[in-house]
Amino acid sequence: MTEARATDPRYLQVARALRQDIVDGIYPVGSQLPTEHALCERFSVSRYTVREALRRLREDHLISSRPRTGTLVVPRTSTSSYAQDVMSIDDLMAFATGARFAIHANKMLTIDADLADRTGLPVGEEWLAVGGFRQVEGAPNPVCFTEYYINRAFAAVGRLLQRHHGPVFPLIEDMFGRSIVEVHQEIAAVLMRSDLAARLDVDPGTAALELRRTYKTSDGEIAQVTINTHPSSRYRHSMTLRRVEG
Amino acid sequence: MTEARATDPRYLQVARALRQDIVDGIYPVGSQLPTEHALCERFSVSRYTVREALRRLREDHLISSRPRTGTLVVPRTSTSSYAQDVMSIDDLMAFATGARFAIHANKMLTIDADLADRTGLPVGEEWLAVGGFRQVEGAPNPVCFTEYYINRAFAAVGRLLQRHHGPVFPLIEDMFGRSIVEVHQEIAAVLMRSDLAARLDVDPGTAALELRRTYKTSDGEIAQVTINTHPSSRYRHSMTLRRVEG
DNA sequence: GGTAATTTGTCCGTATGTATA
DNA sequence: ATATACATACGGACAAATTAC
Repeated sequence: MTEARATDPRYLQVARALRQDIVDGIYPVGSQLPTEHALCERFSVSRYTVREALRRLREDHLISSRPRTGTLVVPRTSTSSYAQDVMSIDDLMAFATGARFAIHANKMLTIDADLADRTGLPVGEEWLAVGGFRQVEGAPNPVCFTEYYINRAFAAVGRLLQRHHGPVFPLIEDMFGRSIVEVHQEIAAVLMRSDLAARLDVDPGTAALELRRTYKTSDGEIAQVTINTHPSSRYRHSMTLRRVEG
Repeated sequence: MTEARATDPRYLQVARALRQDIVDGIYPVGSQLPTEHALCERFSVSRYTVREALRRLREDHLISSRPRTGTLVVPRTSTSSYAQDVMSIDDLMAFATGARFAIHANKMLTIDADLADRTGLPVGEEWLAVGGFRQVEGAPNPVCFTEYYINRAFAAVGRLLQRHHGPVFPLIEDMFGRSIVEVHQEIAAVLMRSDLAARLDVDPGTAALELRRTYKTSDGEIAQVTINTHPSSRYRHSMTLRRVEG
């Protein structure tokens, strides 16, 4: 049960009791809740306490109060309007902060079948490819291997990457004035490639997390594709979704 | 404009004035706001009115109050102004739709050190554990192994799981009237456990994607933890983030 | 290191406003 | 017109715990 801890403030105890009554159908959806005055008497508390309790239930969208008409038990919102969730971009770039990027390769190349499969880009197109290991200050080994594939229209940012910290797409936005409006992310579990295993100092055949992000401009054009390969021992992808008003 | 309509309630006028002072730097980020008592005197209103005003500013994450230490002006989270990203809950539950859940185990258990590590729950607590394989119509093999760990306060939903399709947390919301307001998700790459490998019909030692989701109520209480283990060959985690106005 | 002042959180009783049924 | 019921508002009080002395 939802224990009613005696130590909890009164308004929480009242909120709990009313919540229970609502889910038990004592106050069915669509019905009026008793007036605040009546609830004061029932729980032997002041109007302040009742109103704090009702405020909690309102925040949970269990009830809806309107002046002079009373307080209504409302149906739970349907799944469609159910939830919009926000993820902070911090999560998206968390791994990048404070990490140094040691460039390993930086050249134009043509997408072949293998790369097309890994990046989702069309075979035959020319893209700027930049690869390197991401190093955290003080740590002995790189945290991940990163590949950037940058649309040739924005290839000029390639020269800036050496001195740049953090995510690359703001560079594109600054240099070309094109906004990145959509990021598509795919995460897969793979086995560590043997050539990377050595450089990352893990055993080949261990698990690795492969993150692929595709950055699209408002035109729907793909500006950049990034692939990060993390040894599973050093990385968990983490994010928090919070429900916002709908 | 933020016109101070004389008809507005006093607490809104106070909130507006304080908001203006904060953006004007009169109360810089990191500084203490005057005490509630001081604000009562400044605006010649009661403490009730000041507290209602501060409540509005808190809801906007402009300030943060802590008992006995006062009220602090907090920095606007870079994330909220920078980019907020929307992910539909469809993505979150996409995997579940159309899949049948074959329950394999359903019992109360005590969290031991190993489970604590895997779930993030405290050692020693009792949780309802439900495990099973998720099966898609027509496919020969299960798509993943799913473990639910459900707060004993909500363990009553366990009986409904047999006949239930789709995500579990709406059940909790309906039965107990508690909203899930936050979902934390962690994704890691692991090697397939041998006992699961047989049931999922993949080789042991292949890569697997482990998704852990923690569902929190508005009280900050953890209602449920879900762990999904997907063979890498059958699953990529995919989502799209769209930038919205800050 | 104990003590007093401070500050938010909680709670009460009371009163007025306001628009509806 | 009147009673109703939520919204707003005041003043007073104690609790708990951090902070300063």
